[in-house]
Amino acid sequence: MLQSTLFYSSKKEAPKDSESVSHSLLTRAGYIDQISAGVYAFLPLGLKVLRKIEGIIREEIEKEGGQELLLPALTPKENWQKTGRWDAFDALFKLKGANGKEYALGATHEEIISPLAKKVIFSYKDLPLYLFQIQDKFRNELRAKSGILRTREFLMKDLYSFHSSQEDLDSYYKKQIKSYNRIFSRCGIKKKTYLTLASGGSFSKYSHEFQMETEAGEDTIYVCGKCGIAQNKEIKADKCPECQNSVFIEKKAVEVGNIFKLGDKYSLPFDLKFKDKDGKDKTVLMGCYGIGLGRLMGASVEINNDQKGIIWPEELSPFDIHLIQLNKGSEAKEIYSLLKKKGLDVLYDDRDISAGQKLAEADLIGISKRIIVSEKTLEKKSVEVKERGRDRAILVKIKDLVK
RNA sequence: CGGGGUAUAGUGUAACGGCUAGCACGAGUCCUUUGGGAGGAUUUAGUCUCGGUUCGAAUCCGAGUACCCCGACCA
Repeated sequence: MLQSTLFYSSKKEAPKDSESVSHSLLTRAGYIDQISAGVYAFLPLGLKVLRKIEGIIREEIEKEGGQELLLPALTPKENWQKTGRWDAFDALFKLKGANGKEYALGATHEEIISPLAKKVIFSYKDLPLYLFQIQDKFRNELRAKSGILRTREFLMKDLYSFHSSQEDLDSYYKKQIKSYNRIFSRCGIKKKTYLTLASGGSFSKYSHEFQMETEAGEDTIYVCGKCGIAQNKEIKADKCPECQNSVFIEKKAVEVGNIFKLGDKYSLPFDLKFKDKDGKDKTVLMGCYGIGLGRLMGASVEINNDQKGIIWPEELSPFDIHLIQLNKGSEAKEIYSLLKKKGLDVLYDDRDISAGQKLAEADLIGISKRIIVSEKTLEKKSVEVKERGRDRAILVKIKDLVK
């Protein structure tokens, strides 16, 4: 990609109203643009990062047997009435279609996936089953805030699991905790993310949230000083439910993922049953597992940055390499072609502007690896290679670079 | 949804009720520059909307709209 044609414009100034670091940096570097309160456009750079996150999540979920599908955003009122959530779910966006038919924009998809699963699940042989999608969700939050950390429309991975027994649900649930840890590790936030006990487990006592420590977060968690498991303030148990320790560290955090054991909460209203080995009808048990992708992206920026800009973890970097030309010749262009032939995704700064501006923008954008071509490096038939997160740069011979 | 605040050019900002609404960045053209947001010349572009007060409104008043913050809410 030639940077001269990339759809973006970097800003020296942060948007007036930006409070969080991620909002400021992502806007300044041209990843996102606010359309209205809690509604954001993802520009080419931002979309590339979102796609990277999507790829990581898809890979980890499929590793544990998840099958991807795509459910509609437009969901009929009747389904929500069956669970009582047409009225109980305050944040539902409701709208009328032809002939006065009413819909909700999908805020979550238990009401859609459960009756769908009923069309396929008949026997214990059809279980377990793991279905997921990565799709836009709509929630009419009374108050959106902190850039892409809390929005009204957001890309979400929602996974639903279907089981024939409690043991099977428990075992898959544990596997998902590990999957989530791998996902957050690859997205560069594992070191600050805590497994957190939270309310809302309709079937089990607690649900689990994955809370990433940041001042930009809106949740308060108490991290157990002994076992490291956290609990959401909303629980406020005196003793750690895991290890009975009573010393906690209070932290502000943002919820980057959550998992629930739904049990029969949604299978009952939709009559989701299966025939067991002995031929008797039993209720399917469900779990659900969510991750907000945009929020995850914002969270990663929230902790992966410095004074100059974003420092993407390698797997989220919008491009593999930021190639920066500081000389007049055609060498950089040739190197660009060679890197592309090698299969690398390269952002090539071919613009005729000052070196300082190019370097400053490169730091702001935060691509994980930077290669500079200049008279200085060419004298040694080399280029300069530098990781965004490190101070040290090394000279690499051009012939070694492309072999 | 309760409370508070803000609205001036693409962005960030300045202007006592009174002169042609100023500055920086950006963008366009030309020249010079090119390893840390370059210099000169020149051009471009603005008072959220509607109404009111006033000789005169960016400024005061009212309504609307939008955005931000605090709280509540958040399967």
